[in-house]
Amino acid sequence: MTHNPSSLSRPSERIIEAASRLFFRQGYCSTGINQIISESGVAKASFYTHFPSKEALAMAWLRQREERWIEQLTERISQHQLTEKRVSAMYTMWYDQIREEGYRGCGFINMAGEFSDEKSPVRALVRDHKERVRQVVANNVLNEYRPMMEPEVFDELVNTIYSLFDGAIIQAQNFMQDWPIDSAMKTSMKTLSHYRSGAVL
Amino acid sequence: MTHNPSSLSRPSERIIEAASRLFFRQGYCSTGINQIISESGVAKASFYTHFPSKEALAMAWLRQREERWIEQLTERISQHQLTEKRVSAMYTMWYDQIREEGYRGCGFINMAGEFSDEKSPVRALVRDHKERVRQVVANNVLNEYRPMMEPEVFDELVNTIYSLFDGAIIQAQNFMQDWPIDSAMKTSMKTLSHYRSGAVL
DNA sequence: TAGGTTTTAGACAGACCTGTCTGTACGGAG
DNA sequence: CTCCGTACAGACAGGTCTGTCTAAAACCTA
Repeated sequence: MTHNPSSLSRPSERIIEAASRLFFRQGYCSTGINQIISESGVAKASFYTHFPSKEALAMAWLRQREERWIEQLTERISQHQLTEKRVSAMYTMWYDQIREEGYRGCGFINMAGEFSDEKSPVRALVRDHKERVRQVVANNVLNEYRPMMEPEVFDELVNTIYSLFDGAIIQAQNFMQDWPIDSAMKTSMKTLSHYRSGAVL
Repeated sequence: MTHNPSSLSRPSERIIEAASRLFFRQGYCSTGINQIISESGVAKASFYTHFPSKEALAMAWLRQREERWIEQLTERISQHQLTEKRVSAMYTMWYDQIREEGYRGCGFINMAGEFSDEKSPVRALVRDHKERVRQVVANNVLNEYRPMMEPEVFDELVNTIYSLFDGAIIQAQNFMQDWPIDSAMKTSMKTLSHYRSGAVL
């Protein structure tokens, strides 16, 4: 072993690790293959034996991020029984992500923004991810509310809570401040109690 | 006059017109100078006499878009007296933009996503634009509510309505559907009546 | 130790990028 | 008509990009 800057043994892991950092921080277009192989300490030929193209690497990274992200979200949610606490746990995830990765917003949305063709597999993956988050809101967060209201009203509530949650991170990214997340959480709580009290529509 | 595909006389106008279309549809990185000059029917030398760089063109476009956008928003709002109608008018603007330009989301946010350096003038312009939208919400849309509540409560309401409005377009872009806008508008209305009834916090 | 697989470094091709430069054509003002 | 500012076409430079290729070195297993 001649050179191992990131202390990860397998090249493919080092590549994804570097791609994760660079794609997230700099964006897809602004990050070159040469920078990725340089920072992961991998030869260019090795890169192309593991990944057929730059876009394939992006897909691999997004798939890994999706898996870990959903896993972490559901894990955080499952630690609480009260619906309000579960909603709160979702927002804590945004806070923690900001503390960890800075105000870089949602890696999926940022990525989708660089692929203007809506038929691109990257766009499809991002859509699937967001749909899955919405499903988590419906099935893992608000499930307790489901029998309390008509299905269409429940769907409306799910869409609202999901939109508030997901819109918050983009605002925080733009302003580089926390207040959009605070604001979204407060509105989520109010919306929740509003629906619970039966004063819907 | 040898060639005038866009029927606009002055070259700088044709350039900005082409840039507007291409930057908005394809993104900044994916749009080359050569495509812009080709589609605007302008010589490369002419381009560089009017704009010192590609980024300067992007700035010029964003400034124009900002001006027209705020102008249109305030104009639409001013046509109504009731606060609820004014909020509704904001969302009508999103609907109309989607009908006109497709599900391409917010041109400012998309642009900001391609400039990872938060000190970039493009990022500053986008932040200023969003702050200005928030000011419009405070001064032109919700102004009637201001004397009804404490200043910090009013600010909270402004942030909520603004975040709902601005988050909706990103969701609509991702899903290529209208429902996030419907959802945000409904939540805005409920939030409004909630605050109005005095049942805040 | 032997053999086959993986990784290494880096040159290279071909395309594309921004921005500069040369030279020509046109059109209005004096 | 002459002059001058503006726009034209397009070659060109210098750099960057992705992806391919060569050939040697390292590694693992038998």
